[in-house]
Amino acid sequence: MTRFNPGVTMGSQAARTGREHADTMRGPSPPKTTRETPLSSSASPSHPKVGITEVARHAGVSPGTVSNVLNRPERVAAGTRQRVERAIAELDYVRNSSGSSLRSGRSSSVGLLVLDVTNPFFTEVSRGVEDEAATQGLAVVLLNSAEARERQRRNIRLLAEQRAAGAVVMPVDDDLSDLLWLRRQGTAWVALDRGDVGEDTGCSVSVDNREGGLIAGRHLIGLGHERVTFLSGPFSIEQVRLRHEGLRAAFAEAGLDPDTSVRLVERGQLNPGQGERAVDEVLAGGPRQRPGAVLCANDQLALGLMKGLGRRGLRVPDDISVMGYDDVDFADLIHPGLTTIAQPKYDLGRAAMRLLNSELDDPDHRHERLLFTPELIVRGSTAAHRPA
Amino acid sequence: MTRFNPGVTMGSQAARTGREHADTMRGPSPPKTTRETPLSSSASPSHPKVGITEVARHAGVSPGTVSNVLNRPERVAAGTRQRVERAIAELDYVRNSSGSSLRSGRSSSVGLLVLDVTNPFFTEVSRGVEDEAATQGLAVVLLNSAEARERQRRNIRLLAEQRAAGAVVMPVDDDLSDLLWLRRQGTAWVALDRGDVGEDTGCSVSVDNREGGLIAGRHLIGLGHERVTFLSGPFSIEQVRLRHEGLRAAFAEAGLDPDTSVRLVERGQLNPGQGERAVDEVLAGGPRQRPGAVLCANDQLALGLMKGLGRRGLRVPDDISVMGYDDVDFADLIHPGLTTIAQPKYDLGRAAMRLLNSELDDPDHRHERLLFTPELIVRGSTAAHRPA
DNA sequence: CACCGGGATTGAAACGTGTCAATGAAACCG
DNA sequence: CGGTTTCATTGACACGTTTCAATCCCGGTG
Repeated sequence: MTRFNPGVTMGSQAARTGREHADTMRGPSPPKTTRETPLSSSASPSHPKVGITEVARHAGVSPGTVSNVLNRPERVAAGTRQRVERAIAELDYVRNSSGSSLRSGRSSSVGLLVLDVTNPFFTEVSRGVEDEAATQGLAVVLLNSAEARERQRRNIRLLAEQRAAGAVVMPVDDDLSDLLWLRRQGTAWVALDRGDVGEDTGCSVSVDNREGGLIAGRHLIGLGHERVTFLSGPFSIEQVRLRHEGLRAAFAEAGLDPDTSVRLVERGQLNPGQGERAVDEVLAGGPRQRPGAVLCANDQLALGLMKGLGRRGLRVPDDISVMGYDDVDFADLIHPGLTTIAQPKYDLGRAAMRLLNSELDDPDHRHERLLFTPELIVRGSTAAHRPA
Repeated sequence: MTRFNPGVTMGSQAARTGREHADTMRGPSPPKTTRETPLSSSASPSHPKVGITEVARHAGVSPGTVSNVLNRPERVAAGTRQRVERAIAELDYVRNSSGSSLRSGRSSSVGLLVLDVTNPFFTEVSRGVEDEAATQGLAVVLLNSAEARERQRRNIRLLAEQRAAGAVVMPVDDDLSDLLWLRRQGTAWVALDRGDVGEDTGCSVSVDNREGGLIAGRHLIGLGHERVTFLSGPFSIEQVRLRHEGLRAAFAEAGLDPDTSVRLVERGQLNPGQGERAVDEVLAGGPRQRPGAVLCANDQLALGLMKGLGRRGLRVPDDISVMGYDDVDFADLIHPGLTTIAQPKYDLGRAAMRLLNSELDDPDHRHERLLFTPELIVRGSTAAHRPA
């Protein structure tokens, strides 16, 4: 394990990040390091083109039989099957999925179209989807919309071009027209965490977001808070709307006027940076007006907000209570632990994929709507209201 | 926005998560909700099969011309091009990438084979890769190895079957044989954060991990710590080994004996859970033996460790200093802020993809090795040593 | 011995695209 | 005006697979 001459050859135009790391690169380019055989694979030349036909020849059977061994092994006699399998191994044959899906009209991979890969919530969901897809031998390709309509559109296009078997989708907003187009193209999908797709549109799996807002509200009211702020993401996202609605419902239920009790602060995205920047608006109006508690649309927002509050010298939960939503991993790892609303993330993904499978296999499939129930997780970030 | 009858039909065998959420589902299945047209696309029947030939007919040209419009628009006269483009729009033609890559022998998507989607470090890297790939009109499919050799193998297989144009890869361990096989199959790749791939093997982009360990060590030594623990991930991962090595080198440099100054605690994975569970071992030997500072192989580990220390009633940095590695988003968001070693994540991904592009386009490409330099970020989690 | 049935295997025809040599048309030159 | 070059377009074929009707083989039955 020797140290080698660092061959840095990229100009600093490489940097396009938000944060600046451009200067972390080593100085100007030293001459390129070593030379190298062009590209021809070095070790074993590995038979350049082995197709199903080459395998067939080598095993003394017809291409059709090889195809059967690959796809319906039960239909081929044990003897020939073994012969073919040996040929496959010897030639190191690897199936060409382009040919396969060209002929069959559909590929064997499903898309997972996610709102934001950065959010740990989605990574958990994706585990569920992958596990269930593996069951059916389907490959999952993860596509990232980055909360941007245009990127979602590009990804949907990609799925159509690839003739994906299906997709699990978290739509960026209420406009489902691109998704409807995708379905007309013959690619089925299941909506995740978006309960408002009509049942004539497709299956959906979601968690009862209104209920989540409701139990969050009850928790805060139980602690004596009568003045809370909802730190919201974009209202174009259904989940956000419903959580807000549930929160207000909790106050109504307690005989308090939602309009005066819950204030709304809306941000454009659901990430920590937005949460941190929201702190001014949340605290606006001075200590007298300051809310006793903040329910965030998202753990990510909550995390950022807590950071911002710390900067301001405010202590959670002593000076102000903070709640998140999602119960991502780190909610339990920060200090104080984040009180939040848990969603069955893994099961969510798994259920969605299962529904998709049913739609793909079952010829007389009926669209379904699955609704999970959220759960309150109390940790250290919320405490009883202490009147100033 | 009406509320609907929740149609939960999954058995509780759905639950296979670590944490239990099985009981968060609504009670037993009520009868399925509404009925639904079978599957035939409802609204516009959308011409069932439009291919390049159908477009050609509609535009009064030959299929070859349509193909040219799609792939080398400059070679076709403006007039006909417009005619074809209109036909494409009118017929709502969408290209079939199976046919395309079957014919051309190579698909136009690249794989991004990641160690662990859960780790925010990788999600940042992936942004860089995606942005650079978009430049060349390449689609990125994200594949997750979950730090498991077998999953990596499956994913590599998948890339080969799909005749991916290339891949950006973070190998799970030192055994590169599967990757060499992939290259023999004709799929090029660039290794990310793994500097030890021979130059006859492929390009690599990495951050100087030994240097990172070194500056981390200097920082701690500068604070007066002479007894530190390295909370390590699996030593099969090169980055981990080098960071450890660098840390020891810092002590040697300061005239201290690394063997007595730095203790090693090794864990099987690089996630917060492992960090939290490592707390016993880190503190082993009682307060007298307790290290003044811990350098973690990873921010994730550090996060978990801090959590565990908190449980134990120890305060960071008063009782013990903690350092991470990576500078992921949350390092700046938790309290106290995590002192850590920053890597140019976005640029890393971008550089890797750029190298891959060069290998794909440039016929006489020479493998290259890019080495970025890490940077110390001091936050609140480290403080001067206070002798007990 | 002729016939039948059924399982195993074959052969050829698609699937939608990219490529390339060949063709046609138009522009240019002397 | 004939000859040559350039440019735009064409047609047909190949890519690797799946599918399905047709064929073959073999043992059992009347």
